[in-house]
Amino acid sequence: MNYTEAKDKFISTWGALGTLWGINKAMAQIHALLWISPQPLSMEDIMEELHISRGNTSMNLRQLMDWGIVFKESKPGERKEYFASEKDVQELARQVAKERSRREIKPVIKVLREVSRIKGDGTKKTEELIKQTKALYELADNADTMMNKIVNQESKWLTKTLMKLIK
Amino acid sequence: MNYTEAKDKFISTWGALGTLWGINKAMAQIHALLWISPQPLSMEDIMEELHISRGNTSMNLRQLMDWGIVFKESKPGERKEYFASEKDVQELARQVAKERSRREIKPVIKVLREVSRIKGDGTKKTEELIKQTKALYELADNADTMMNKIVNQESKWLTKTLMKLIK
DNA sequence: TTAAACTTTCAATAATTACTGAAAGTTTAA
DNA sequence: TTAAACTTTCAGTAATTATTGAAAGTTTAA
Repeated sequence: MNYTEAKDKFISTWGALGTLWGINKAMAQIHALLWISPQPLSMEDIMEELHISRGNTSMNLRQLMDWGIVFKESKPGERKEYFASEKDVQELARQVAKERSRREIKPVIKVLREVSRIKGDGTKKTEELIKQTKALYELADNADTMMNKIVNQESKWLTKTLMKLIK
Repeated sequence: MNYTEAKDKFISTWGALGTLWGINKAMAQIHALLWISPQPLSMEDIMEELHISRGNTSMNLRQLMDWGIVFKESKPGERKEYFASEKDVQELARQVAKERSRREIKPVIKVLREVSRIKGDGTKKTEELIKQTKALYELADNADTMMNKIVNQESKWLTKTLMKLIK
């Protein structure tokens, strides 16, 4: 496998994974391209490499910036803007986890808490609703907390938690 | 919030979360409905409750069964088939993690390994491709392994790993 | 066997989501 | 200022994905 084959394989695989996880293909592919690019790229560069339109490129770059994993850079003396990816894999993971938690998981946890706290009325179906949504609430809340802690590299927390587990 | 409101809120929230994570709405909603149902439901029951067609119901129930989180049940003396959800939240998480890992993560890890192992040719762009995909490979591989271990409740592994971390 | 009761399949269609390209907007050098 | 160089927006269109419903398939009781 030569450079071009490897690059294309990486970009298309990353795009496909994105699609499977609810991220649009162009957005994932732009991210992949910037992730492996040694230098920042202009909009033209991206459009040309991925064969996508100016509008599409602009919209998805904005989203990537909203996610905090792509940054605008200006080269001195040039009018054009360049775009660069966050390059540190830990920071990438941290940022993605943080945003998915904030936008998608936390709101669901809130609903699960509300729903699981309705008053029981003695019927079986209400009991079951409460029991099952409560279980989901506890799982989601724990997983969310743990993920955020791990990804925030709060090693003190991790160590403390582990100590408790072992004792 | 009464029972019906809570039920509807849970089902629609679960459906919306599914959509965000690349799972179709009907599939997520059928799962939600069975998750809180005290007894197995027939196809008719599901169609009626969620206002979806027979074909849609049948196809999505099959997918849920493929994921290993919904099961067919037959009541003695009845021709009709009934469907029930896995009810244990740990087992649900275990199963979903296992399937997403197998179907989606493992194949991507394989590609990342291949791509990150191409021969360097001394150019900057090839070095960057190798470095960045290798970093992603290591992150994904570690995360996948850890998730599977945690979710498989391999507490021995967890304890050992934690001991190492603390020392 | 057969026919009623039920489930699955799949071609057609609807709904959703993504993408384009040109017009409008913005920035900056002169 | 203004006009060139660039980016953003968004209405229209394309592509993808989900859904329907009826025909085909399956199962079982008699």
